[in-house]
Amino acid sequence: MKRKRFFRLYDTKFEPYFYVHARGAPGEAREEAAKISMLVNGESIAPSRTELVEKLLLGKPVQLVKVFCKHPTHVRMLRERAKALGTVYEADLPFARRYLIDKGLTPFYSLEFKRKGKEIAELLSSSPTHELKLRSLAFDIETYNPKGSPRPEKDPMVMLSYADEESGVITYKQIPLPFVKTVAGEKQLLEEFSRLVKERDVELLLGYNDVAFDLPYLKERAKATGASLILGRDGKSSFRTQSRGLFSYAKIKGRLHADIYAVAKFLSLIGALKTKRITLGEVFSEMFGEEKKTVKKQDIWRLWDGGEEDLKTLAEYSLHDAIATKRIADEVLPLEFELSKLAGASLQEVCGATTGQLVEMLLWREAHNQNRVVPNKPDADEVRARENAPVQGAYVKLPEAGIYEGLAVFDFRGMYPSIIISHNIDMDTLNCDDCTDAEKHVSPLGHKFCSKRKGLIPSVLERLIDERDRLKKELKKHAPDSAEYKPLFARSQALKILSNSFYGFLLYSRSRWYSRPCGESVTSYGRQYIQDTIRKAEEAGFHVLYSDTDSIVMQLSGKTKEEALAFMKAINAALPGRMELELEAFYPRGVFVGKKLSGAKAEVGAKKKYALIGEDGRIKIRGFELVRRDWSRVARHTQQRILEAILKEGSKEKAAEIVRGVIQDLREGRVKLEDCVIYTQIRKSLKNYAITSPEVAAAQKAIKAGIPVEVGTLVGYVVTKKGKSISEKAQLVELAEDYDPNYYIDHQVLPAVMKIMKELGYEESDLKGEGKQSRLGSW
DNA sequence: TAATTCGCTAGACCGA
DNA sequence: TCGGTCTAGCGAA
Repeated sequence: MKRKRFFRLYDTKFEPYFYVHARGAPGEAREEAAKISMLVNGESIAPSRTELVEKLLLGKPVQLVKVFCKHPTHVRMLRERAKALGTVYEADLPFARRYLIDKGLTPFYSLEFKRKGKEIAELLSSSPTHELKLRSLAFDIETYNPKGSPRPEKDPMVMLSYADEESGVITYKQIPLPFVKTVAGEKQLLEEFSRLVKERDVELLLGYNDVAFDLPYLKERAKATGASLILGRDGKSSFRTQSRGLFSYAKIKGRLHADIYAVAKFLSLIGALKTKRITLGEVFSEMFGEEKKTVKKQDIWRLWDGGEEDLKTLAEYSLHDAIATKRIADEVLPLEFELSKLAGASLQEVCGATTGQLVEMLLWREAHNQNRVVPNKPDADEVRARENAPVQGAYVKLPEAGIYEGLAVFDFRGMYPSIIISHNIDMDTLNCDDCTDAEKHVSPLGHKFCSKRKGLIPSVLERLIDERDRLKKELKKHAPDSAEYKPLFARSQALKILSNSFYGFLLYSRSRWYSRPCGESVTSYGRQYIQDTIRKAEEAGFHVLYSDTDSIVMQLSGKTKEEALAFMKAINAALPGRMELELEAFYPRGVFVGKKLSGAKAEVGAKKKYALIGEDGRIKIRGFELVRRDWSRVARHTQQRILEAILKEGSKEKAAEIVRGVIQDLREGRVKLEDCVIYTQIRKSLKNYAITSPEVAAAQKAIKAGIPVEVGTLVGYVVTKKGKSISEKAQLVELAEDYDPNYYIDHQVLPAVMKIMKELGYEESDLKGEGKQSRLGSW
């Protein structure tokens, strides 16, 4: 039997609908609903039929009127009239997803069905596809912009590069390189691309920021040159963009599309990608440790106007952009395929969707399967009320500054998800009628959750976590570089991302499943578990140095590792449900530092700031300046070196020498300018800042010099010698001619380093080489 | 127009 | 010129 992967099918029997929870008697409301009608452009619009159905609303069965519509667009119109009868539900779900949910269909699953002509007669089964190999093509364009910013209606496109197994460049100048194909002109270039997409029968088109740039540019140029740009499999359409909040995605008929920039942005948001900027070059070198060929955007037109060597440079650069996009895509798309399967939404919807959106997509599907009504989105007043009522979060124990030896770190595995599952925390199980008060789970704040009937969120979370546990076992059977490993790992990652997002979703002000009692119950249970564990550790004779949310750092205090593990076992024996304390690792040595003092207060320890060295010599660093991008490299690097000297070698003298050396280098101008750059993001419009901070001042000067700074720009600035305040001295690195050594000594290196050196008995003057190097007690 | 709270730190700003 | 307060960004979990 021949299997077709693309098939146009119709299901004309499926009707769009929404629900009404009537204020009055459901039977009467049904009759009223049937009579709804409105006139739109001379056409009378009315429900096709109505039904009474029983669904669960907040966990309790209710009778709802199900209003069927003749056309998807009628849902939006008729729901407004239906509001007179009661509360309208599920009237804001995109029709395509409504269909997938109701039919139990999932993207990337294979499907068996019976058909009559082009009509679906019967859906038989659907199952996950294993090896999913799509014919993909990455592309990138170069444009001729002598005036700086691109003007798509005027500035032509000069090159288009593409990459899959083979890669190449299409252009309209002769360039003697084997991968370059030369056509007659820009019009022919566009048509050659259309032909390429068709000929290769591309199933998945890939770009980097192409939804915002390349695709619209192609369309504009097709219009300007009279070229026909055909990307769709129907042989006539190009593409459409669908806007979704701040983001947009592209739809190409019969082909999938993924904007890898959106994927990179998502990965950056959840912390899986740690580049300063989300440019193709930075993402590429972060992932593969190789540099990408680069050409400055403003130089492209000059290279195009230049000689043969310039053209070669441009073509190579262009080619490499397409190849880089393809390689990044190969790396990140397995995760997106899994997210698409889990959330039950198309690849283009899922690429770049936030965790909140993914959770909502998944819950909507599961709510349907459990016959629950999906709650509505909150209105603006409700959103504001929620934002103004934050809940108490996690407990963080104050550490005492010092250098310690013989440490053990334990943490609760997936603490918040485990709490939600173990205590059945859900808006539907809150104050239920299914069990007695004595049987209920009672949170430390007194909220009561059902112990008999599982809620929507706990049931979904449990399924995700069970599957992830199974996958983790499965993963151990395969080598990390084997073909089997990659998709399994991607699925495990997708499950982790989703399950860690549920707690946030409970307290997210625009969430359909927002519940303050649920959210604050989760954190209150969390505080209770961790504080109980700390108390029991102390009772068992360990000294707990520090704790944050779900983890504790304790000193063995003369006890053995085995005794520490026995303690863990005892804790676990008393924990309910899925709650579990795990050993993170043993650490021979660790540093906790003091907080910066304000005024003459006594020294206190700093939370969220420590460094531990593992038995394997690896250092775990949290919160220090060296992990922060808004500190200069000279400060970060110096801090790192002294931490290593202290933790690895236990040598305070070496640490002191390092600091003295760097200070000398700064004084004598041996530190490179690029090591003095401080990166800070401009997060709002410049005029909205109440305070002119250094990065804002640098941005203002940059704009005057003709360098654009938009919202979201990461400004790299240097504190120069010229000016009085720091803001006056701050200049964009591109505009900076020198740096102020005193600033980098007193405001960067020393503050970063002194927090640690103080624990070793050093004073600032000991390192600046001014004062006496005295009274250095031993430790 | 799409997850949370807790916490540290800087530099500007402001009043005495 | 000082010390306190405020704004803002980024990181931990």
